[in-house]
Amino acid sequence: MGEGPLAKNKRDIDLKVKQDELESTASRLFLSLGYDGTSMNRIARELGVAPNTLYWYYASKDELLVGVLNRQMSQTLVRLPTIVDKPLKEKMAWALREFEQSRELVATVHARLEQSEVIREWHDQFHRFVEAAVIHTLQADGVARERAAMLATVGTFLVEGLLAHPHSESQREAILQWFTESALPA
Amino acid sequence: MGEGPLAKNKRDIDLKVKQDELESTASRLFLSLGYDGTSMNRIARELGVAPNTLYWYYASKDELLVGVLNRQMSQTLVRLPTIVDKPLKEKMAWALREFEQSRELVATVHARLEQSEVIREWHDQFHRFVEAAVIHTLQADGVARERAAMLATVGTFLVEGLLAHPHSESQREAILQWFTESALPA
DNA sequence: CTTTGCTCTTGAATGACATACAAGAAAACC
DNA sequence: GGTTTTCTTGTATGTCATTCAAGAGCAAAG
Repeated sequence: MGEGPLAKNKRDIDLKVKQDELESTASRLFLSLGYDGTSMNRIARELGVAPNTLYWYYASKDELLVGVLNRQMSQTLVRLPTIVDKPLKEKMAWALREFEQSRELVATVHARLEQSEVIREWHDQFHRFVEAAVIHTLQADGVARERAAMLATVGTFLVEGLLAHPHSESQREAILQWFTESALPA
Repeated sequence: MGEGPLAKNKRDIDLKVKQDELESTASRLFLSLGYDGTSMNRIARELGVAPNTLYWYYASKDELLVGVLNRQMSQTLVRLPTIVDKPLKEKMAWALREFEQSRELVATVHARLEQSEVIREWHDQFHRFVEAAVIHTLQADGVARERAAMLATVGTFLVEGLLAHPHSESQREAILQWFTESALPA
């Protein structure tokens, strides 16, 4: 009973390793050249494989993007514990710093929502996750659930807005300051 | 001195008429099929012309999009006077209703910011215009300039967030209510 | 009336792109 | 060692935005 499953596991591991390699390269290119600016051809060339090889691992470029997004998010999750007990304002500033490198991908995800089922699923799941986390935080600060849900949405929109639009450090500071003190009056 | 300029005017008028026809068709298709979902070929077919004819009027698909955006905006500007003296909350609700049809184009604009110079210029100009208008409104309500600028940015981000993400009527109501009463304490 | 020049349209091509298909190489399994 | 399964590739397809050079229509100039 050992061999069959064991061998299968080994294969699965190799698969994950290879996928990780692909996603690492794709991630680097997506972040530097943008999603549209990065062709499957280019990714394959960078990896030293034929372009259609990628399609054995991912059904489409969008699915590859989802892989890259999950990769980014899991890296962010590793750093999450460092700020769990900081105040709301610092949490938001941290989130902004985290996603700033992926700024372009955030816009890409929103633009592809209507055209790609997989992207839409990932996006919805991501938002559910983030909102749940923020709501939890706010409730811990004594905010009622209904209100916490609304404020979580607002906070998310503000972070997305700041990511999408260039702004000065003082602008960011002013917005976060105003939001957090309006949301959590002392 | 009459003939030369007169003839030239006539031509210019024809040009505008033709552009308006193009933009009307392009607008309809962009709104129903999305920017990426609408090929230049498709637009041309709908108009009964050869695809490359469009390139006599616009240097690129992005410039055609800019034409469509300006068209939409000028239609919105016509309706602007109907709400100038309404309270902030109603103004925001009106803006949401105005841009709701163009929801998909808003996402497209943001996604193409990095790739298209013309789109970026249009986007920046649009934001400058909107923010100036909102700041003016807030100042009229007695908000200090610095603070009005910050609130205008926040308001813009909220509208964009609501446009980009599906939500219920009560969610929208709650967010606008909270924002306006936090921004303008009675 | 004819020639010249301008505005507009088109046929045909180009190169990039995401992706499909079927055949082959390599490795795992029996 | 032969068979099946996993992975890779060569080759092709269809779509797309865009280009280019050649033309048609028409106004102005001679």
